[in-house]
Order: sequence, then C-alpha cells, then structure tokens
Amino acid sequence: MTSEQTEKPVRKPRIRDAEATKARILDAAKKEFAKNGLGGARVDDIAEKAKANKRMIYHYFESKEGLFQTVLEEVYLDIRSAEQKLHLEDLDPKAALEKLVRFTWEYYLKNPEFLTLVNSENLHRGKHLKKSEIVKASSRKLVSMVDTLLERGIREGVFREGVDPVQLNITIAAVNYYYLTNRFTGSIIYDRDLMAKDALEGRIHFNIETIMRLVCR
Amino acid sequence: MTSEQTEKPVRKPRIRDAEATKARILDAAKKEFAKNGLGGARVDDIAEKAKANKRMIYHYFESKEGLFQTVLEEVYLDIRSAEQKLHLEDLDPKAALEKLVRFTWEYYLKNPEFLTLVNSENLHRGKHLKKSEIVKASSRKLVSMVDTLLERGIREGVFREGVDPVQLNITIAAVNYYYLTNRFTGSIIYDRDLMAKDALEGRIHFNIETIMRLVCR
DNA sequence: TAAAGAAGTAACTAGTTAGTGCGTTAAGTG
DNA sequence: CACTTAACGCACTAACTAGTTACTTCTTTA
Repeated sequence: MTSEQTEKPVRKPRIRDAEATKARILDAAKKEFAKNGLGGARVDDIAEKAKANKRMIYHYFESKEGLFQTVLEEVYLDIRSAEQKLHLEDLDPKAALEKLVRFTWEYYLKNPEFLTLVNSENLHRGKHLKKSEIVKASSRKLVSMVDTLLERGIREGVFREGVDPVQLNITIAAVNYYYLTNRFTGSIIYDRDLMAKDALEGRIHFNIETIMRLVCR
Repeated sequence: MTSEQTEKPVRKPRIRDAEATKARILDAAKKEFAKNGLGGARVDDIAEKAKANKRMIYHYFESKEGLFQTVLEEVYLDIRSAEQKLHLEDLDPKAALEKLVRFTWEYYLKNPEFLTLVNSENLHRGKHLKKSEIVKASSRKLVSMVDTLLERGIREGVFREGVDPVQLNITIAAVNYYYLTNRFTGSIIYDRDLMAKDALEGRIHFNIETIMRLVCR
C-alpha cells in the first residue's frame, strides 16, 4: 500500500485479542439477529459489522445457531441480573411492585433487541434456550423475588391473597412487552403513533394501574 | 357439492380453477410463513405444499412479499370479522367484556399462525400492513365496539370512567397474546408446561380477573 | 529464543434461493 | 368451430449463503 517507501516495511502491529473479537462478534450478532431474526440474519454481515473474519465466528461459536444461542443466553442473563439489582426488599410492597413494572417497561424500551430475540427464539420453539441451565436458575430467582414481595404485601395487608407469582410475572411482562414488540402493527391498527412521547407515558401509567388493580386489595 | 347426476348443467370438475389454486397457495403460505417467518419461509416449499407450480405464485401474487402481504391481510380480516360476530351489545357489560377476553384467548389458541404472522410483520416494521386500508377500517370498528361497551358499562354503573378503549384493547390482546406466543421460552423459564390443560385454564381465568379488575368499579 | 499454538485471513465449495422465459393446454366466447 | 385468453408447467439462472480449507502472522512460555 503506502508504506513501501523505506526498505523495512513498517508493519502495523496487529492487535490480537480473542476476548475483544468475541465481544465484537457477539455485539454485532445481537444487532443482526434482533433486526432480521435467526433465519434472516447473515453470517457474512455479522462478520463484517464485527470487523472480524467470518472464520472467527465458526472458531468461537461453532455455527450460526451456536452464536444465536450465546447471544440469547447473554441477553437473558443481562435482564435477570438487572432485575436482581432492583433491591425491592428496601421498598414498601406497593412501591416495590410499581418499581418492578416501571423497570420492565424501561428495560424493554431501552433494549428492543431483547424483544425480537425472544420472539425469534419462540419461532424456533425454544430449542436454543432449553440448553441453558444458567438462564433457568436465574429465572427461578426472579420468581422467588416476586413471590417474596407478594408474601410481604399480604402480611402488611396491602396485597390480596391468591395471586400466583408466575402469572403475575407473565402479566407484568405481557402488558409491557406486547405494546412495544407490536408497536408497528399497533400504530397502524390504532391509527396513532404508539411510540410518541405522550403515548409512551400514557402506556406505562396504564400498565402500572393494571398491575396495581390486579394485586392490591 | 357432489350431486347433479342428471339434467342440469353438470358442473365438471374443473382442471383449471384460478380461485381454488389461489386459495391453496394462500393456505400453504399462511402455514409456511407462520412456521418459519417471512425470511425463513421458502417459496418452493409453499408451491409444493399448495400442489401448485411455483410460477403460479408469481402469477397471482407478484412476489414473495406480495404473497406475505395478502396472507397478512387475510388473517387480520378474519379475526376482525369474528370479533364483529360476537354481538356484545346483546349481553350486559360485564358478561360482554368477559366474552371478549375469552374470545380473544380462544382465537389465539386455535389460530396460533396469527401470532407468528403478526410477530413477523413487526420484525419487518409493519411495512406490509401499512398498505392495507381495509384492515385499518375494520380495526376502527373494533375500537368503537369496545368504546361503546365501555360507555354502556359506565352508564349502568358497573365500569369506572377514564379507561381508554385503545389501551384496553391492547391490554386484552397483551395478556392473552404474550402468554401464547412466548409459550416456549415461558415454559423453560417458569419450569412448567404452559400449554398443559390446567395451565391454560388457569391463565384464561387469571386474564379475565386482570381485565375485570382493571375496568370494573 | 525457539517452538507451539492461538489469532486471523482469503478464497473457495456445494448447495440454496427468489424469480423468469417461454412453451403448452384448457376454457370461455362469437 | 376458430380464436382468444388465462391457467399451468418445465427448466433455467444469477445471486446468495453457511460453512471450510489451507494458509500466514502474532503471542506466549518452556
């Protein structure tokens, strides 16, 4: 190229960093899988966007599906770990529940890739997630966190009895997730921009109301 | 349609039948798109399963995306038309609302392709649905149906005021849709078969409770 | 410091894929 | 019946795609 001027070709020191390359691949893969689904994503595109050679993907992740599985595991562990950092036990039950709903909403809003990745995994009948024991374990923690919160609320007389923590978890996810993952068809069908600032504010308010009315006495 | 032995113009079995071929293609396409998404579905597979020549797909629908768009429009019109047949005006407001929730649940349960097709369309940012004026019109009817129901409930003193019909519609869809579309990851994460008979019964019961508590005084 | 092995690359393969050109045949019409 | 139109089928292609081969270059450590 340009450096043949002097006798000794000034060889730029190639930076070799397995961890960094792996991380770049994972990051690019997350974006590509989220944007196009597992089937629609292109391995070549992922390699290019990761500024890595395609061979490295197969070196580190074995296959396109292996890469998808790793991405999926990563995003699940990320949300589960963020949930654990909420420290709901420091708040009174109602405030804690509201905080959990609001957190879920904001997490989905800031990490829309999570939504499409989960959709994609469900299109594939959960075959990749099945293999991840660590995701299962961290999810058990989430359920027990909500269970503890419910128990405490009942003891303090603010929550009613008989609410299944799993159903509650699913419902909190549902009211937030559905609105955001279906924001495109939703905006068409309901003929309003579901992502406008006031629409978003209206929705989180409505969702908190839905969950509070469901759980409180 | 097997009669007409004599006299009247015996309807010969038509070897060439544009409508029938079109219908077979649409049916096969619905299944394939639902199973694999727009990107994952294969035109050759659709043609084979429709027992039609691939050329016919391009003859009738122009392109793979044109076919997808037609399928999408069809399934939306189907659910919208089924909703209109509920005749909620014949029931008292609470019973009508419960009927709507139950209908939504059962429709999704019986037509799981609807869920994946909508997910696929949202992955593509709603670009196909945007073009369908008739879907928009039929959706407006749904909102006004729920709006009318809410008004009536308020007048009769059973529903509270200030519930936005669009938010309510979205929420009814959400609690039902999310559970079913994410049944695979859900079954892994919550370590129970979300599709078992008693799990399904538990969920529809919970969903009715959620919506009733949200709307009723 | 030399050898081993890990990181990284380019070019390739074998199989797929959406979409077409063009010819054939059935069905409706005057 | 002749003629036109529309339904249908075969066989092809150009581009793409996951995965691989065979190699070079850098880094670590015995």
